[in-house]
Amino acid sequence: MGRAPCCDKANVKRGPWSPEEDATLKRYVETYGTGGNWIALPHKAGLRRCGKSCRLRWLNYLRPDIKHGNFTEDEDQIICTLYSQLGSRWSIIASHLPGRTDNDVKNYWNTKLKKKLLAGKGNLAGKNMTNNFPTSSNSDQTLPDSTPSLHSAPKSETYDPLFSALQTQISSPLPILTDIGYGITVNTHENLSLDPRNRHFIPRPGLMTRVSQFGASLKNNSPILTSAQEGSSVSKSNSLAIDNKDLSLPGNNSGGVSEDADQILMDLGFGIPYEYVNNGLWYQEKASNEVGLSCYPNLADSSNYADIKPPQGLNQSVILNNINID
DNA sequence: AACCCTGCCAACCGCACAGGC
DNA sequence: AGCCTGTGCGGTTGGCAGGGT
Repeated sequence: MGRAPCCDKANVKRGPWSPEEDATLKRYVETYGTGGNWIALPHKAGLRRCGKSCRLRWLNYLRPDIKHGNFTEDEDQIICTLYSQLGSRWSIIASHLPGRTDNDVKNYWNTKLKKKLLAGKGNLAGKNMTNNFPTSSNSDQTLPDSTPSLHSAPKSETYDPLFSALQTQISSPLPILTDIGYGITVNTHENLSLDPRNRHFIPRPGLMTRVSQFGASLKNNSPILTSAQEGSSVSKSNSLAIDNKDLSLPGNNSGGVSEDADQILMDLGFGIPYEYVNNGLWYQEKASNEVGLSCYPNLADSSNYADIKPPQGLNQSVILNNINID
């Protein structure tokens, strides 16, 4: 038995909001506030709408600080950068874009940015990205803070901020590190600080547990760690290493947050575009044994997640961006 | 002109969390 | 401790608009 609906669907209006409804809601909220209770608000305001619908309408459209209109290139790049690090955490991404809502960002990504990025994939190959991987060691490089640093790639006729953002993720020894393939590590601190205590591992949905368990893991400061430990030890040649002695499987009470940054799981967060996976460094194997694009689900086949396995012959050795996993 | 296709975006749905009781 | 309710979030859907045939 599911939970009771939040409202009586038979007696509430659905669908697009009329200007009159907008005016009523706006007037009420500006006069009385939400009262901390959206469910009761429509009744008080004289609206035949579900409270959730009112809340959504206010947050996404009526709020005075909402920014409508086209996204700028800077915003594009922020979205790409954060998406590459966080995945579809739209509310967090939107929080870095003043005046934009999570719905806006999500729609924009799904309808425009994703395609733009995909269209640029050919360019990615042409730019020989793998040769752009840095060779210098720099494990102290910092994350962008609350306003993600817009990497100052020189503008040129061919400059593409989306490409640049993606390239940054690939080529920089970012503290958002290398995915062993089972989840993502996110920085839970509002300003994406480097403090390892603010980084938590999120298992990939469908593989181990739902992402929403992430919240619970924050509360007890005990991130859910998964079979990423199959990666065993990692030799640290460029950025971070993982030490599986502190890893645990869900249900294993011995799990906990290591205070040592080198013991935090690593992740590129967004996975890697197919070119990088399939260029001899990595490949993926779907459950159906098809090689696929699942490491970048939103750019490929969003319905598939896959384990990442080292290519046969590499003997458990995965080399990515100067990170060796033995 | 009519139909079809595609893109876009507002709105909805369902789930999980948070907090009160 | 467990239940209940409100809230927040991400995924999905429905409908409109515009372009193409």
